[in-house]
Amino acid sequence: MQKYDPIKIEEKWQKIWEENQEFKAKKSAKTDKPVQKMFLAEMFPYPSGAGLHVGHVRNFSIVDALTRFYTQQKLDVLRPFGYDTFGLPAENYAIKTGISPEIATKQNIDNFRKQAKRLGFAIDWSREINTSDPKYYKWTQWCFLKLFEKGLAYQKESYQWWCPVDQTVLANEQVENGHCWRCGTEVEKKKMKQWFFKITAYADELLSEIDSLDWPEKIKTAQKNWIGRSEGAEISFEIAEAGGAAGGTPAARNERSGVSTVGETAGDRTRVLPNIKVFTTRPDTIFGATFLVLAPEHPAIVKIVSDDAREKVLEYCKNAIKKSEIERQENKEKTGVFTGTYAINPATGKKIPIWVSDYVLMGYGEGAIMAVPAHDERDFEFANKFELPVIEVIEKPETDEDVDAVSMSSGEKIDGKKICYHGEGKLINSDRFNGIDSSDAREGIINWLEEMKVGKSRVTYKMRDWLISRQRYWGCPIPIAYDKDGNPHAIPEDQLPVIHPEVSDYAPDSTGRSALAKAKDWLKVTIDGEEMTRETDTLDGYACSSWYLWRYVSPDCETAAWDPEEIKYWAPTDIYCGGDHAVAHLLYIRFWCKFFADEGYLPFREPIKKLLYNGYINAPDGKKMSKSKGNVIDPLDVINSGYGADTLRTYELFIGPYNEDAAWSTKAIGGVYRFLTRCFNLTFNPEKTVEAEVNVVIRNKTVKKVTEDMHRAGFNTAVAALMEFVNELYKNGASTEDLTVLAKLLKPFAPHLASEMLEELKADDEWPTWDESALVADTVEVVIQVNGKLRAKLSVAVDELADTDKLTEMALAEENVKKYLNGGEPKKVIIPPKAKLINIVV
RNA sequence: GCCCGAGUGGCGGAAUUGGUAUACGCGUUCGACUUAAAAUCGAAUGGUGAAAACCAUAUGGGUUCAAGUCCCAUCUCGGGCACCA
Repeated sequence: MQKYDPIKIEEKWQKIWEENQEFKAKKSAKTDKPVQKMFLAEMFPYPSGAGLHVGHVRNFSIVDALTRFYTQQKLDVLRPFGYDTFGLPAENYAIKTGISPEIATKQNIDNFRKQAKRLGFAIDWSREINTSDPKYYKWTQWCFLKLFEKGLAYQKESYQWWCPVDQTVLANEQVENGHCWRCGTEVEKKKMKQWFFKITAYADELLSEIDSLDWPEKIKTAQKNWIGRSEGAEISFEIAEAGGAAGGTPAARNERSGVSTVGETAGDRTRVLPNIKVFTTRPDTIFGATFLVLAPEHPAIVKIVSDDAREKVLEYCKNAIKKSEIERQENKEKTGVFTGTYAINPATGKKIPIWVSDYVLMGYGEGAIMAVPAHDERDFEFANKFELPVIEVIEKPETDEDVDAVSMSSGEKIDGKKICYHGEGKLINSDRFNGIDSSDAREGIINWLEEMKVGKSRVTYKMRDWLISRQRYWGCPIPIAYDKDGNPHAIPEDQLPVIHPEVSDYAPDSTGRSALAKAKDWLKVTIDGEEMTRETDTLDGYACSSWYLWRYVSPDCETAAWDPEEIKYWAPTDIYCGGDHAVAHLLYIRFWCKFFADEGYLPFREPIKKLLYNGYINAPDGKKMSKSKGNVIDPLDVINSGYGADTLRTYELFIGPYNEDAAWSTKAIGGVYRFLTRCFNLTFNPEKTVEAEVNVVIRNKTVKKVTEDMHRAGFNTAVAALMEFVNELYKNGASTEDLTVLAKLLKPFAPHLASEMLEELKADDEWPTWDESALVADTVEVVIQVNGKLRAKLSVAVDELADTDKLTEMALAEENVKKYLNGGEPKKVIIPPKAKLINIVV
């Protein structure tokens, strides 16, 4: 009696795989049949000091199961591995300990590699990449320069999210509910000159191609929401009057009495004033626009504000800009201030006041809106508070009264009519457009505004350009230098990579610049004979991961970021698996793909064909695992406790559907260990052997089930099918053929044990096929229903299945059926094809 | 507020095309082996009921010979976006 010893078996096979370089990607030389390639990858990990956690194991095990499945099917498989190593944890550690991030990173990588090998993953270890290796980031810098050459990497001074603890600027995607995604500190706004990638140039294509992707629906929706496309119009409002003449507080107070006082003739204009452009999705409501609102950051404010109002307005703007996003959101009450200046509504020719309020955002549209309080709840609220006029221009259809009564903001009424209706309806108070349905009027009104040269149709996006500057040391240095006038110049390609200088203190300097600024010699650089100063910002880590999938095809290439021949063969990535970065990373990598496709470097426009988005593994109590809660399960502990890697991997795939969160169960993993022990015993301690024919049905059924499950990533049900097969073999006894099939099907999940079994059985690991005709037994069970309820079961020979008359006769002869028929005739007998079921209607 | 996703035994979950609801695993109970325990093996296990049967897939309706699955409404939970004009 041999005992299943996973630790010993796993050690043996890991050594063999290492020596044979078993998983090295090979391009097949076969010419007789078209060989399919398969490029699989997980989202590469950030190698933390804590080592692999069970979440990594789940993620890697999914990719590993598929890697082995396709390898066993003799496809050309590429499954590389890498490390995403730039980032704050390593830098903070360096600041605290003085140990350089390179050294700490190297130690962490060594540990991760060792642990990944202990799990027996089928990784091509000759293709390991590390984003903080100069051989890698040389090409990250090259990518930056390509974008810079085309004007898609540019500098802009603007208000940016700033984390006061991490001392760095953050991208929109890295601000979660007004807090830093890393340290949780409340973020601030700071005006700085920053580098951006112009991702908005691809907004349309990023949006329109989403539907064609084989990605989970929730990721696609998240990306669509993020891009946030809105169709509407840009409308230009002329300034009616400069402050002094008719502005001031008393005039503003007069305005509150309503429509009657607006529409005075404009006073003398003493200055040339800019027009105010607004964006609206509802140009059909323009006749109801009774005031304009500018964002506090709007550059025109200082030019148009009246002298009387100037002090108050600038004070308001200053405070609003300083306020954090949280403070702005917490204060739900609308605030604002009148500029003392008026604009002309181009549709009505009437004078309307211009206000400033922080409910208008500078980053979207034009940073200015035309307020239509009758049909927009926010404008309505604002108008109520400051007693501004409300003009209804859309008549709510009476037919959908009930629906809209509910969606009304407050049920308040003016003149007995409900106000602030934001749906569609017939236009009123809209001059020549009266009577037209609002949805039909949009185009006509835009055309009319266009004829008057005051408006045009326009599309806007919520998505902003991608802020990539980071004031940190441990990132990819931006390959830029400034001349004495402060103009940016690309570091010439032959001077790449721009490598980190050695410093002794990794903390940012007092001005908020990264520690790179402390390396005085390094800062000096000569380009074309001119003395310049290097950029001290580094790139957002997401830049490094926006092209790594392509580096995998030729990780050692010294002449290009990726070898054109290799990329043509292997890319795009066929299956990509991860459980994070739904928007940021997966949007950025698509953006770079489209850019490099446009530049002729990539022969495809979407980088990832199929995306698998796996769920988290939570602690047994259902809560997130975290060091502070002390509920972390360490995968290496699980392995070393005697279960081994095969049990751990199989368990994590069996725990539930791969794309849903799951809670760790210390008990349930024992069931998987029992299952593997039974597989071992069937092979090494057989009690009886039987002919291959005995289990022919279940064997073929299992091959079919597992194969189909692998194609749809149904790992949990595939393991369940294998368990059923093993249970059956325990009952019936197993043939060599049964065991060979079992071992082959088991290999994607428990590769060490499966290899051990196949060696014993003297078999290769080629994926088995099933015989469809063998799936059908001689007799099948037919279910008899009366009025849809199960009343009896019949055993019917397969060749009699098609004989509906005979089946009906047999069914009606059943005692229990007779009981329900009560001597009468059935109204109807239904025998659906293929269903093995008869339904008798009485 | 808007947009996704999901609600099935004591628990994790299965049911892929409308056709036997609860596969597989955990747990529990009983039995075998053992001086005993563990391990292992076998059996049972949605609820009520002696049985026949009835009731069960968040709730209420509907379509259908037949609904976990399709349609309408409601509730709850999870996720994304959120003063985006």
